[in-house]
Amino acid sequence: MDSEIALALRNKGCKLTPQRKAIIEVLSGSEEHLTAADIFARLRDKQPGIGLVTVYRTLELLQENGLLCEVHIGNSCRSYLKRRSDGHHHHLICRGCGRVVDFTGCELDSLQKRLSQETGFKIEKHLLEFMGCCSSCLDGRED
Amino acid sequence: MDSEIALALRNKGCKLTPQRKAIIEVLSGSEEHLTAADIFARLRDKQPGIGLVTVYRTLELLQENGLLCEVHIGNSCRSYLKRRSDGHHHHLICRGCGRVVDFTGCELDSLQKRLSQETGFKIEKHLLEFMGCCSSCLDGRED
DNA sequence: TATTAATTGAAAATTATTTTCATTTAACAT
DNA sequence: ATGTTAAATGAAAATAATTTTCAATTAATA
Ligand SMILES: [Zn+2]
Ligand SMILES: [Zn+2]
Ligand SMILES: [Zn+2]
Ligand SMILES: [Zn+2]
Repeated sequence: MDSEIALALRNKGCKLTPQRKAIIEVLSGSEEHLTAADIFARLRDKQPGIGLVTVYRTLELLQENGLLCEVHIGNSCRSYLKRRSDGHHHHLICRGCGRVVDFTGCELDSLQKRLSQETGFKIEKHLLEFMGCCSSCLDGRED
Repeated sequence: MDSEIALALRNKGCKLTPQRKAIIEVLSGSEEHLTAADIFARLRDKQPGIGLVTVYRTLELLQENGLLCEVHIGNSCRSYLKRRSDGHHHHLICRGCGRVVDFTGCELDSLQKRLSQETGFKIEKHLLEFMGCCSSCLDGRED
């Protein structure tokens, strides 16, 4: 019952409230990625009366302490760019100025094949992005 | 002035309104990824009176026609998962049921080095995800 | 120039997230 | 066990992002 996460939190000096325990249980018992609202919904019986705010706050806390993974799916990340390359390509993004450089040659086919064999998934696409700081931003000129 | 995007839209039978032209110009003139709000802000002079709604609608239209690239940054994609692997790893995600499988061995170091040399970027991290359909979902049982 | 379906913008509605603040409580020290 | 206290909670309001509705406008075509 006292999961690794709960233990880690205790070590950080955080209180182990029943709300947090319930949220941790939901996360620990799921193979699926969950939004704050998803978790809230799954707490209806186990912890009725819990506030959605608490779910948000707990997720933030766990995230800060490296206890969660974040997945990026669908279209909730809404930043766009004119498509400049015709074929298959990916992006290298500057966290300073937002500049985006296209690149090709991700060569993920063999990895994709391996994963497909190992997991039985039918893999349809992949998302790959490199993030860093461009030379202008490194030089201190904010552009 | 009649960019490839404008041309593509015309071919699809869409009207080329001044609002759309202006949005296309902003996108074409930027190396940076832009949110709807970013674009709206940059239209203040070129196309005052334009509605933010129109920006949203135009982005959707362009996106549907494969004329845009989407970038995923920061924490705007809010789905979480208990961290189950200690070291560097990535995720394989089922679009049917949301199940997530961890995997290691992305082997992106050499690509990262190449990109760094070619662009002068200091690359700090990468985001890699494979998306597809797990075997249960393929079998039709929704889990 | 007239016609018409597509497009627009204002406003309201919806959804996601954060802030504020008074109340409660887990952890610790008696 | 009981008291103390800083941390945590929940309700409600605030903010932010996105979508829907609908009447008015307009680009494209005839
Ligand atoms: Zn930069
Ligand atoms: Zn690729
Ligand atoms: Zn599945
Ligand atoms: Zn990696």
